[in-house]
Amino acid sequence: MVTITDVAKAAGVSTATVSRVLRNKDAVKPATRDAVLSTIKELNYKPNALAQQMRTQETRTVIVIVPDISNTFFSDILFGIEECAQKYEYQILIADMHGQPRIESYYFQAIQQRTVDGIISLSANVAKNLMEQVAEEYPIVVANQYLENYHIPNVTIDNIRAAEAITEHLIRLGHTHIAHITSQPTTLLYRDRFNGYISALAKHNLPIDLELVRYGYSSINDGYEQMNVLLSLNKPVTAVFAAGDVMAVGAIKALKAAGRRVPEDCAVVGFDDIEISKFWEPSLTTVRQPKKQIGEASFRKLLTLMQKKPLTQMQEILDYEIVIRESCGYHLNRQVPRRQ
Amino acid sequence: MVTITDVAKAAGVSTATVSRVLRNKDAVKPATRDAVLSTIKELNYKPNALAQQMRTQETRTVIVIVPDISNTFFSDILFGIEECAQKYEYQILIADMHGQPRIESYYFQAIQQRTVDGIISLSANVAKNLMEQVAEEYPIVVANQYLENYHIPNVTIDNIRAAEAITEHLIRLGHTHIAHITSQPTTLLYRDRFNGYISALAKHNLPIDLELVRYGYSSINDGYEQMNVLLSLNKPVTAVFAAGDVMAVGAIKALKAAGRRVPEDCAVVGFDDIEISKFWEPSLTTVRQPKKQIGEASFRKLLTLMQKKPLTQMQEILDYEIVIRESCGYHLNRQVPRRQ
DNA sequence: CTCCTTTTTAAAAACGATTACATAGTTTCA
DNA sequence: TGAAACTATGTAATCGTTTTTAAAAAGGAG
Repeated sequence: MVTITDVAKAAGVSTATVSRVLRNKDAVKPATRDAVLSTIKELNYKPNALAQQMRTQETRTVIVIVPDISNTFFSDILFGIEECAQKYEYQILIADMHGQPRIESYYFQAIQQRTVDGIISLSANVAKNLMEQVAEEYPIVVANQYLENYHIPNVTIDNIRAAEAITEHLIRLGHTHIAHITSQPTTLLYRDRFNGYISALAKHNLPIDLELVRYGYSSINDGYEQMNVLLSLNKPVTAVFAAGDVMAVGAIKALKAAGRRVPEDCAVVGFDDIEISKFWEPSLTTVRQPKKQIGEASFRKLLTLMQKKPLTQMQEILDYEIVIRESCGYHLNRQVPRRQ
Repeated sequence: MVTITDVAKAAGVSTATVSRVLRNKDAVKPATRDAVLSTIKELNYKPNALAQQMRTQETRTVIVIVPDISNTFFSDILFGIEECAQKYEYQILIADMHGQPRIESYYFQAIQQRTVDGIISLSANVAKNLMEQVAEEYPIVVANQYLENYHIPNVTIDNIRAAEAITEHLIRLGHTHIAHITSQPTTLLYRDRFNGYISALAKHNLPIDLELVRYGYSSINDGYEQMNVLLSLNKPVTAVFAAGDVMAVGAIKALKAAGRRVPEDCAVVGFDDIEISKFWEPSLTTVRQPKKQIGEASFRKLLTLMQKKPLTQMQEILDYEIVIRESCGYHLNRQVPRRQ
């Protein structure tokens, strides 16, 4: 391992000078600079990043905690984060939770050990007091999710409104018995979508049947299973609002497996607009989240935090868009529900 | 920031003692240990990981370079790696290449700066000399991919055989005009699959038409587009072997869009067996790679490298499995190609 | 008690960089 | 010409740990 001292000796200068040409900051005579640079190349010297980071107290690294990287929804957000980070010469590292909340806690500890400069969490399942305590001292931004009553900067869309809007879309198409397949209600995100769903039903004086609300874990398979549960209820459901495209895809699969046509016999709508949604058959009507912008905005927020500048707004709400494709059956122009 | 010195002072011992209780190694009198532990808790002291890593010259972190995390094939491999790493108390970090080879190079530099203990690369597109030079000095394992003539440990399946096998499966079903949609031939992996495809054709004395071999970039969209190119050739193709499930999915979509039935008018088979393949319609006949095992095996290999133990075998070849589902039309029992 | 081992602990030297401060050498300008 | 102001470099302290070395304390045997 060749160190800065080796370079200094070989070049006949002090380590301070080598450091100066490395950092490219203070003045160094061109002749010495060249000499140093050539010995660096000659010895194939690579500065020890650990030592640098320890001395400067800065890692220029942020970690992004992702609930499940196999969901392309998250990788699209990541893309936005990465692109933005690159611009400001930050490195991003991805930590995959793989559904285990304790992994999130683990990385929250990590920042206290100074191994990264900031955290962007796309989850919010860490113990409240840990989150609170850490966020007080270190730069943290929560994206896509948020925490009730906690003063942690976050960027999301208005999930309540969006869920309400897409439910109303189904209502406008003539549906009166709309089921809801969602994920764990412990996450605010899903509670919001649930609330939007309920509020749309209420607004249009439709009956609310909580048996039609099914809870899974946002995987294709859970969408599939919960749809089967719905079918087994033998209720006159003509439309399903899934709180995520992944679950919507599973639900469609289950409907087809049961011999129901989508959207003719039962319409399905999702949430997120992930890549697969437009390729699926039928293509999925859904709420498009501005994934890349969510990523960018959250990195920007984190950056101001890391630079210790004042944050103008804690909460950033971005726009969503209802994307109408085949699965809602908008082209069927139904006025009356198919099944009673 | 509370440091070890603060703890030492508060507890009335030297930093050495604090370090000893931290590391839980050398003998410390129970009374002092307790005293130290309680002040640690009291001051909420977290050891600075950077300083530890610098002093011990060990980060217990390995980085995994992933070509594209939005492909679930890679996240399944990652899962295997993560699980294994956890067992040995290593932390894994994910670096997403997002298709840009320069990112791989970047992380190859990283290891030279001592910021991780090892690298597992699921890509192999870095400049040969860089790879060679780095691998000589640092622990590196290549998984899923490999490099010609380079002595870098790797774990894969036998891509040539697997491609040959699935092509033969199509041939046995009566197909004589089989197209191949693949990814960039600069990666050995795809050259292997191509070679397997060719060798199967040759073995059965089928004509080889290089116009039926189309190159994309392993995205759904590229599969879609290349399938359209194939269709526009107006050749009597009755089956397509896509060198990846993602492209196969795109190809099926294109066929359906063109009004062709799959598998009745054109069979499609893929490679990898990703999650979506069994949910797709028709479900995909494909080559199952032992994704989790690939992950585990590559971490194990890296571990022996990191522990500077001798490596028994450079190359580890795992078993694949042909998974027969709907998209190959095995149930059609065709003897003669549908179209002439 | 004394002497000899064995445990515990402290002091100080690393790890590999950066940077505040000091100093020597050069210019600038009255 | 000499003081002032820069410029370029070196010295040494520092970041927060671990670990080697050495010394002090404790325990045991005679």
